[in-house]
Amino acid sequence: MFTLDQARAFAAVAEELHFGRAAERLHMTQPPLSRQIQKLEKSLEVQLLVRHPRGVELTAAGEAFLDECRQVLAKVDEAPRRARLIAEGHLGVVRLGYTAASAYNVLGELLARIKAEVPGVTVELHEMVSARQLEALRNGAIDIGLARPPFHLEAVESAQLRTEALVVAAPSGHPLVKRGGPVSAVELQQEKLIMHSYEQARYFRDLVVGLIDVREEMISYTASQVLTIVALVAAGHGVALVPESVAELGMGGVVTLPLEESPANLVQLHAMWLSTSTNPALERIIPLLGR
Amino acid sequence: MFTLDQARAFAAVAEELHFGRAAERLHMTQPPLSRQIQKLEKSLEVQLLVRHPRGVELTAAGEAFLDECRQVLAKVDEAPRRARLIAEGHLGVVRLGYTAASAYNVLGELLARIKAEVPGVTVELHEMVSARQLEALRNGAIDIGLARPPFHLEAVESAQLRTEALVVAAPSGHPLVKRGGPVSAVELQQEKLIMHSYEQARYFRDLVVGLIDVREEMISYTASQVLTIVALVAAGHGVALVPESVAELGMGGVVTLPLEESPANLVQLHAMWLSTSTNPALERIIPLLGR
DNA sequence: CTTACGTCATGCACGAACGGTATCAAGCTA
DNA sequence: TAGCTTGATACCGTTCGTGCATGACGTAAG
Repeated sequence: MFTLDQARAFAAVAEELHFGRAAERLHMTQPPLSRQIQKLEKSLEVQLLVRHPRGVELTAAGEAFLDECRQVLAKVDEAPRRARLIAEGHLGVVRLGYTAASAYNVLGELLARIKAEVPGVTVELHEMVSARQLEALRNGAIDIGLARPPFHLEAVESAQLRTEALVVAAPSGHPLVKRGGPVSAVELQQEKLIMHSYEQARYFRDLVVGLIDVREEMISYTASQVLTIVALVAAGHGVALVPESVAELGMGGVVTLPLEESPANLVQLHAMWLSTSTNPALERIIPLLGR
Repeated sequence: MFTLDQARAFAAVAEELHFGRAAERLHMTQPPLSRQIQKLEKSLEVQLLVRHPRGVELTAAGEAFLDECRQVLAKVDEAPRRARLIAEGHLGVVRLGYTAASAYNVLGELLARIKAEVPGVTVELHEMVSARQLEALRNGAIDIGLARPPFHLEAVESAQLRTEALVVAAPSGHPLVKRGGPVSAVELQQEKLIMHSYEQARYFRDLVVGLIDVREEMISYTASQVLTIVALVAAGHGVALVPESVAELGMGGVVTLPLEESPANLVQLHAMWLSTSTNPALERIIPLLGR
């Protein structure tokens, strides 16, 4: 086996083809350099260079070994730099969980900001509902999640990314659309309703139930994904209450109308992460969350 | 900058996640190991692992650095082995020059034998006429050549690979072919002759001139490549004198007939190389030339 | 709460290895 | 043949890595 110093010494000699000049380049004197090369050749049991009265010449093995040395030395030079970049969060991977529906409008902007501010950080995208994000956060499968409250977990920190109102989504030809203007909760009592699933979309369901009096016979279908719900509205199966950002999706055949009873900040989207995280890249991402 | 010992030490600790066991694996005691890791972290200015009361844990930078260490160590382990193989000629490149025509029948067999005996040696093929092979040998562009004598160069060693007779190549429908049997030099006086070029195929031209009396008006065309000459014969432009191994090429439309005046060992093919060569792979090839 | 154990860090002393200076041997050049 | 240039060798001082003994700290058991 050989040492990196020997590799550097050999590379210098092989490039200068002259012990004296190589020693100068290495900031040392010629005799110890000669000894290092001898020791290297002895440990390899291979003659790397032939000494001539006028400088030295590489053997075939020496040529190949020089190549290997350069590769190793290049790697050794870069490794500390890489390690530093990773430690400072300028380089690395952040695994991000997001909910299909609500993240559509903030995710793109967030990714663009990360790309611009810390281009060395790769974001791994993992689509999952809020509950599964908490689970993934807990067992270390993701570093950060874009989800909706509540977050019942130790050491979870979060930042509110966006608030919006719930609006009424109705098919283009619907009477409420023709009439136009805000809709009241009472008016919806007459409508067929596409409802959020109790298990998979608990957050939205609770919001809807808090705003209007949902009777069992009003519900035409139940779905968990906002996109599915909007598609069912477009197909004429009823109306639904969805975040107003759904309008930005530009789904054909669906129109959104304000709901009188919904506060503007009813639906919340948070970023959440573990304060105990040891991923330095995450530290770089968190400051980019606020606006 | 760090040392290979530090890299090995870190790899052991990172894999064992325990200083004591890592030290044992490294055949050393724990205190100096701890110090080496500290020194490593200090030189990198990066914390690679976090010490817990029950063993240690890798940081993100530590994970990445472990990966780099493994790559470097693997390369460092293999480099000496490679160097040894190259020095012994079991691994390497031999640049081989060959003449297009005459090498066709020995080249394949030679390459097969090399592949079988020293599979680590790659043969680079360079097609060139004998004169250019000598030149290439002299300036180090090839290591060995398959050529025809004479070799006017210092320090050239050679081995005869094959001898053969010159034969008459004639178009299938030619009267000599219909008659069959050996042809005499006198008979050829009546024929149109495809002749070897004076500059590019001096060896063959001299042989032909030594066997038959070539008059200027007999020559229909002049060419340097045996393949070209045979093609001209096939096209009915005349007859030619070519090595008998041309028959093995199986060119359509051409028949070869013995020439009475040609000794069986008239045409010689040699392998030639510099005795001053420093290519160990060449030393492995040379013993394979005989037979 | 205290004690015992296990973990990694530190202090100290020894020895191997590295680098520097002085010098040598060999080969080419004038 | 004398002088220069090349790499190799001899000797010595210093550095650095290693092992032993011990310390600091946190956890687990009594």
